[in-house]
Amino acid sequence: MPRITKEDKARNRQNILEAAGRMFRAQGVDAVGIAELMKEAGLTHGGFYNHFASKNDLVVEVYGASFAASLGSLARTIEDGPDQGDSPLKRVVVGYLSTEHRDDPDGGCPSVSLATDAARHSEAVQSAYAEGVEGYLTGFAAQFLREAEEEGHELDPAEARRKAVRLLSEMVGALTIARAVRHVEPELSDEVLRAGRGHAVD
Amino acid sequence: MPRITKEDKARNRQNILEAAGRMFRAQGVDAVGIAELMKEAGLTHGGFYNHFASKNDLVVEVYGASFAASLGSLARTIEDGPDQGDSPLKRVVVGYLSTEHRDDPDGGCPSVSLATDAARHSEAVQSAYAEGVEGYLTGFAAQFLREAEEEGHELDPAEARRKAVRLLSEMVGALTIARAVRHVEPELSDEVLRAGRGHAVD
DNA sequence: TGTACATCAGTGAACGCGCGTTCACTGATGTAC
DNA sequence: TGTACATCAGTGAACGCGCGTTCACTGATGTAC
Repeated sequence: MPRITKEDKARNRQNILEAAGRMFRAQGVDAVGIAELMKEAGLTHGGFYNHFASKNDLVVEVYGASFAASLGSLARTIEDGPDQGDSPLKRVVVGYLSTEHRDDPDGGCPSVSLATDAARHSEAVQSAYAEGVEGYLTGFAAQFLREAEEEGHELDPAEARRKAVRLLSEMVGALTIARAVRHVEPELSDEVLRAGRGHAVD
Repeated sequence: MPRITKEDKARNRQNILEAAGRMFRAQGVDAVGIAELMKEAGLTHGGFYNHFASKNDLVVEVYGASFAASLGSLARTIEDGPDQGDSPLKRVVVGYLSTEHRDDPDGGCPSVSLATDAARHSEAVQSAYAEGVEGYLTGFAAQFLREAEEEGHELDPAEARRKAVRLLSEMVGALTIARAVRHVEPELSDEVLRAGRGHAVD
């Protein structure tokens, strides 16, 4: 049957990336094998090296893509708040710390599911992670300034940045804990999410 | 040379547990092999099964022990604040979000290093994790109430509990992010810790 | 446009490797008399 | 207390297994004329 069209090759590559994104977030980088991954992408495992030089290369690319997607969805949530009474940031936090997001790790924020993996993998992986974090912080801080201005408050940019860091920390921590205890202590898990959502009011 | 004294056997078992605690936190559960672990404990790898039925059994026991140790050190930090001006909780946060703690994952809090592992491992492992989290929350909430009383504030127990949850979330999130970006963005890593320490003032 | 040939994505078996676990063996300890 | 024997912690080779990676092979696509 081979060889394949250029377009087909590009589509196959894309399929591998998307399968990897989902599986890495759900099960962790180390728990996902090349064979399993390629099967999910509809290919046989030998062909992997026609697309990536190594598993580590794939991981780096997946981190970048995951954060890009996540930041994009963040930007959308902030922008298109039609006529709800809630502030955009409030909506971001409530969505992030929802039970739906907790229960769907393969669709979720890479900060949480990939953090421990990042700390233990190559520097290229960590750079992709750091870039994503920086993107979140920039977005949050800008939004804090915007909302302060709308309400007529004074807000020091350095203070907005600090608030952004603390908001992201609390979101990441709450989701991390909520996911870790979900199956054995569902009430504790819900409680952690609920308390975190309170930050939106702060 | 075998067989060995009962006391020697107990000491060997203890050595395995301690080596596992250090190595799991530093490298992650999956990255540590039985052979490597037993070597660290000064034994050959075949003997592992004289002490534990499986690697999973060891993991469960290590989680319990790690949290017990961590909670003990928390209690000590809260109690023996001799004559510093800082409140006990403030000292806990500052110590937790110090660069020393960030840079020494094998001596540190299991909430962070073991969270992702817990979410992906057996229910017994998750239970040990949940129990540890509950211990932290109880300790924090009690201390919030104590400090409020000392200062003559009114503090609803439910509100103290919420504050405890949010404090733990922020601590865990900040340390997670700080560790993930430490090697590639040291300044960002420091910034995250610094902002988190601000919580102590709140 | 049509033909001839090189390219290269996909296949699936095979590689070496390290994993968790099992096993036959050893010999000092613990126990029964 | 002394002797005889069963126990069992430690040893290190071996097990099957799945991993990341390599490889010879296939044959339709892409390219050169």
